[in-house]
Amino acid sequence: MAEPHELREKGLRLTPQRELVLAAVRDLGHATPEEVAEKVRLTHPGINLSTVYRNLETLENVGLVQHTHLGHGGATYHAAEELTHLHLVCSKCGSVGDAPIEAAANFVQSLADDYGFKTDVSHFAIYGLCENCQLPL
Amino acid sequence: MAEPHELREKGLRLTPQRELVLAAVRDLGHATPEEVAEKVRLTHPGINLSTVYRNLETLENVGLVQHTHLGHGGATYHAAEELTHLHLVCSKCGSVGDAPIEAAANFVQSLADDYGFKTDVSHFAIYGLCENCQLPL
DNA sequence: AGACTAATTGCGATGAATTCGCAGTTGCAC
DNA sequence: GTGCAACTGCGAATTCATCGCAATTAGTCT
Ligand SMILES: [Mn+2]
Ligand SMILES: [Mn+2]
Ligand SMILES: [Zn+2]
Ligand SMILES: [Zn+2]
Repeated sequence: MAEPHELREKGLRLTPQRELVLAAVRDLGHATPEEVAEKVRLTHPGINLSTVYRNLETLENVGLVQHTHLGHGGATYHAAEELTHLHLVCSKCGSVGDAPIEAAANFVQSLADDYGFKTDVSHFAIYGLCENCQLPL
Repeated sequence: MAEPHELREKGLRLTPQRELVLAAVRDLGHATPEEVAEKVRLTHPGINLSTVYRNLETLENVGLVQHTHLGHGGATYHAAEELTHLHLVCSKCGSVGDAPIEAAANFVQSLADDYGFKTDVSHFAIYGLCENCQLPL
């Protein structure tokens, strides 16, 4: 009675590529599909970029990973269990700071109360200037 | 002593294309570069898409327009003077609602106090579910 | 274990969005 | 009016993501 693998539990086939993509997302914290592919290639050099894209989508469909938008370009991926923070992205230096999601609790609540809008604060980054970049030069 | 045109005041050359791009952004409210080009072509059919891109960038550099990210894809442009609202984007139906920027004032203040982060709440949309899409089906 | 079937993969082609290089044109300072 | 740098049109190039398809493979059922 071996425990079923977490991917099997979600109804997904267990392929080395899929496991490696999930492991890479978990290891990397935030990662673009390119970065995930690079990481996976350390142990599985032949993996194709489209396989990475397809697995990220599949893993997102079953709730194991999620994407966010940290910058002007493409998405970055997180392990779902780790997506419990806000991203504070600096428009000048590009740094990505974290803040607990509770920092937005009142804001989220007031959007719900006043506009009936149920906010997902993690999907887009919070954009602005980090502390360093506000300093006079 | 004619008043200098607003574009000249910013140190920009006054070309028909540039004026039309700015006018289109102002007329359209939110617009993608494609949409701006379409609008401009109503009166200036020959305008090239790369000219639109270049002018949007130039106009943004002098502060007359600004871009925001409303969805997973590319940017949309606003006249700068009009960018005084939040965008509430529904992940399900795609609707874009507005909310006054003051709705985020407390949130912005607390990010400044607690993290030294100076937030630009309009650059990314606020993502979530609109009132309609929360209704049970 | 062996066979079957549908899901998954690799790969190259394709598509969409944006940027670039350059030759020709044009705004504007003189 | 002249001259020059800024700007434009145009086609090519980039970048990022998706697609089609034939070959492979995971999981199921004898
Ligand atoms: Mn942006
Ligand atoms: Mn998204
Ligand atoms: Zn910074
Ligand atoms: Zn909706």
